[in-house]
Amino acid sequence: MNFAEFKKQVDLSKKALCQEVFAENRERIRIKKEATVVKNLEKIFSATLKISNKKGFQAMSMRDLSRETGMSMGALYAYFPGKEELVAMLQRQRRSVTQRIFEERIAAEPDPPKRLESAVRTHLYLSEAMQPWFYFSFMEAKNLAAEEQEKAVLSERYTEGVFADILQDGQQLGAFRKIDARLLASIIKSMLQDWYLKRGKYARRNVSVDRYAEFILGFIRAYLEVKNPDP
Amino acid sequence: MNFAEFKKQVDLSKKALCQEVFAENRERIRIKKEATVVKNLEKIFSATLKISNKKGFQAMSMRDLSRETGMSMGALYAYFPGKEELVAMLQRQRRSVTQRIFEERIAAEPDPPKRLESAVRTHLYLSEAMQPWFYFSFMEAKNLAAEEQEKAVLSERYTEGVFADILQDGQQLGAFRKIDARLLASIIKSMLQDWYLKRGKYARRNVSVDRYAEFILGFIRAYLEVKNPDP
DNA sequence: GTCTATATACGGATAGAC
DNA sequence: GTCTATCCGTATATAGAC
Repeated sequence: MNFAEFKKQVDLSKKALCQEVFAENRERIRIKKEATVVKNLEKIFSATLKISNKKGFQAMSMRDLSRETGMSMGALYAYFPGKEELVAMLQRQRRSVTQRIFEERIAAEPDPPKRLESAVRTHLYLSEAMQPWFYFSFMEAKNLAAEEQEKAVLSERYTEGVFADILQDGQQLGAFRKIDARLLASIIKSMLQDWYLKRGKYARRNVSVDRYAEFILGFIRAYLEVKNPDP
Repeated sequence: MNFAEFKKQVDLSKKALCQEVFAENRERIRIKKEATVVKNLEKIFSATLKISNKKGFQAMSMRDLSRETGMSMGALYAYFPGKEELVAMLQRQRRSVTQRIFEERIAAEPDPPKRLESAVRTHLYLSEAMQPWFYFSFMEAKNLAAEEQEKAVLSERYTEGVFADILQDGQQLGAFRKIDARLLASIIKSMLQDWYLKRGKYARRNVSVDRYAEFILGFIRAYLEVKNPDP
């Protein structure tokens, strides 16, 4: 599996999930033609991410959004009841795509070292394919409504727990040496986050997502290596 | 060196910080009595960080700040010309303190492995002593005026450069094995950032800054270890 | 479905009394 | 030095034409 193949899979999921969003919000969205809604929602979501990531969601005015999408303010309000609900729709949709793909791919690997690699790569590839959203989620979480904040915390905790479990399993099987699984899981997470938080920097240095993956996997493995194996 | 010793050696008292700000901004601040300015600036800065870190600087209204400080809007505007300048004063002051301390302490260590440890610990201890400001700086940088953004980028690049230099020196002296110094420096930075970005999480788990320092130093050293030394 | 025009509220900033 | 009252721009959101 390389990143190019991975990306195709995600794009398919995005469109499918956009249709789900439409189905879920049929009452709140005034427009009734599915094709129109899906097309315009994608435009609205990506414009929201673009503007918010530049100057902050709170600072993004509906006029900014109107300019960026090429739609009037009146038209925009036909797709969502307000700014809060717009972001709620966006968050729900993206979160469910990422979570589903992440779960699917790590469940496929029973061996801890391989599961670790799969989890690291999948997380990096997901954040590469949807970098603006990952960045947005991290930077804006604390500024959103309480309900959204809770979901963000839960999602963070879940991901970290997945890594901690893999590390613990590997320890028990003797594949990894004895370490503080929880602390290492946190550190791994911070390295994964760095990829999407500092995306521009890595691009300028010509560091690809695959090279980054190799590097941090090497870093983690050096630490997990079973020292002084019985001769 | 541990955090307790660090705090004794370095005077990071808010009072001292505010005296410097007063000296630097004598013309812009309408109030002339130093004791009053220092007392109120302290209140204003800490309220700014508190509110901004909760809901974002942009979302913090002057009325919020008025409520939190117990001062009227009119009084607030006697201490700074506007919201932009308030944050500029705060940033300039904190940035110069942290940079100065960071430089002083790593310059004192000539040996790369020791300089590495000193740089890691100093950065962690600084961010522990001024966590609200470090958090604020990271989260708000992109939402501030262009000039402030540039300074934030330069400061980031500088810190990362310091780590890269230490790693390269250590390689040339044979103290570290051959690695990609720049990429490792980035990764180290991301682990340092995790400390102040996820401060609450670590506090809940009873992970102290000293334990965190030990952990990431062990992590980094495992990777840098010279493998298969000549027998 | 999409537009323009507008109601209404809230934000930053200032004037001038005390 | 600090307060209250207020100006004025801009924000969200809606009404109603096309």
